[in-house]
Amino acid sequence: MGTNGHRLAPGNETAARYRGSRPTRTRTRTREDFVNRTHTVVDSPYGPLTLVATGPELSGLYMVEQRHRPPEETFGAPGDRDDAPFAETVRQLAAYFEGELTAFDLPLHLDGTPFQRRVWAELRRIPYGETWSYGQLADHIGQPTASRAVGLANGKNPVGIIVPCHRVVGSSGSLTGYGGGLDRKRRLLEFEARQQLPGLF
DNA sequence: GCCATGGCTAGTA
DNA sequence: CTACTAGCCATGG
Repeated sequence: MGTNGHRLAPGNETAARYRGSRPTRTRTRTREDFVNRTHTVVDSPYGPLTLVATGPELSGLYMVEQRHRPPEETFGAPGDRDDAPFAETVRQLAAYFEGELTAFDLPLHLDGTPFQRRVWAELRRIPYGETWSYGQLADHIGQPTASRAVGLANGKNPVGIIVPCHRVVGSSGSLTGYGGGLDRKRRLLEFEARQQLPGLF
């Protein structure tokens, strides 16, 4: 059983106690989350990927040497590859790397501040093979001047590749940054762009 | 609250 | 193209 799929309500009375102060987190990480956490590691064209689950939902995907990668001891016990969400995640990742899947459909469990969660939700709306600038993403979440903060939230994305933070670039098209390194970002974008092109060659 | 820190951006030189 | 400036903003210490 565990924590059924229900999300904690965002309601938070103390949020606006101070003018413009940080809106306290909506989803405190509970002890239950931690206990429910399991992980497994799969190979990929981008190196080993550590998949982390919280209950039956995917809560993390980290590459090796990724910035902001949480310490191993937070990944929980080794999980069964045949259990949810690993089986389906592995299946969809494989299809993605084959160029056959352009949109992931998986139950995600994203722990973060309200702002981060909005950014991550919006990331999932960037079409496969396209890129937005940090400013454009900021526009989409109704905070047109928060491009810089969007970049920060991007870097904290706990589920790489599946939540496509690699599709965000500088306003002039430059790659600017990526938690997994600019090389991986470049490869991901080139790969997606290539799949978009009709049978070139 | 204060301050530093970034996957930003537009402007100037 | 680079270099520097001035705003911008969520976070964490």
